[in-house]
Amino acid sequence: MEYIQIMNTTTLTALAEPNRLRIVELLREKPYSVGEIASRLKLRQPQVSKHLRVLSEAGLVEVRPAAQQRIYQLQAAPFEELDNWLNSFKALWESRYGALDEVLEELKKKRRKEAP
Amino acid sequence: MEYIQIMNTTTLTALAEPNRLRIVELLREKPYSVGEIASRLKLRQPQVSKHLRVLSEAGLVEVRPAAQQRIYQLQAAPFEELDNWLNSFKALWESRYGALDEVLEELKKKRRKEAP
DNA sequence: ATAAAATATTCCTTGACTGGAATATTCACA
DNA sequence: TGTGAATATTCCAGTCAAGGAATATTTTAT
Repeated sequence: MEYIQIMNTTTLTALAEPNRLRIVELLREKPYSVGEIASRLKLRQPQVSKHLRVLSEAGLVEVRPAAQQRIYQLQAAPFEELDNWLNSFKALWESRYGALDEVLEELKKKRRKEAP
Repeated sequence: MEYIQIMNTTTLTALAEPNRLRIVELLREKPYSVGEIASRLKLRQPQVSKHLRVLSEAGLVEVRPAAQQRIYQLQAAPFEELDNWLNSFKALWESRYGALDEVLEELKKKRRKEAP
């Protein structure tokens, strides 16, 4: 029985938007409030809130209130998942991954067999 | 001088589409032709070709002709990049990542100072 | 040369997402 | 209670990307 690592697209979709990616990369440094994110990335506050909502629903960040501010912080889980998923591709660059050659060999054999 | 790992969105965008992700996960096993991908994933051939074009332009796959077939194969580079990028998040789950507490401390100090 | 197989491309329509602008909400504090 | 600061939400318009269907292209083999 083989185990196949499967990834869900919500994490990837959340990260695929340029400004959202910038937010994530900023938060990697440390948690920030909405206003700080907006000013540092030169984005308008409403857009930042909207992006943070997407990130939040994807589980990539979490909020904590501090007075009337909201401090957003990265969450480990989705990144861990993504990392695990990537591990199932490690063979691509860590070993030789010569499967293509095998396929080509197979094709040659098949054609020799069908039309000798 | 600090080094900040920055990710580009093209790889993520390419992977964020569900059917494209399925194709990538299939190709992880071994290279396949367009028709094989289509039948295994129960997708129509034109859509598979279109998705493969996106993956190709993102550098995630590469083609090789074999008769009138086209064999698609994963390419390591983008996955390696993504993996490197993820490494800059490892602190999230490998150490304690207590930065939030520091921020909250700072806030308290600031407010004490402003309105004692 | 012609036909068939495999793949790529084009056109069209539709749904989703993003930014902008305005407005609503929440919270602390005078 | 009312005001200001910080954040969230809503509505709108424009854009982009995906699937469907039809067609074009390429390669092989007769």
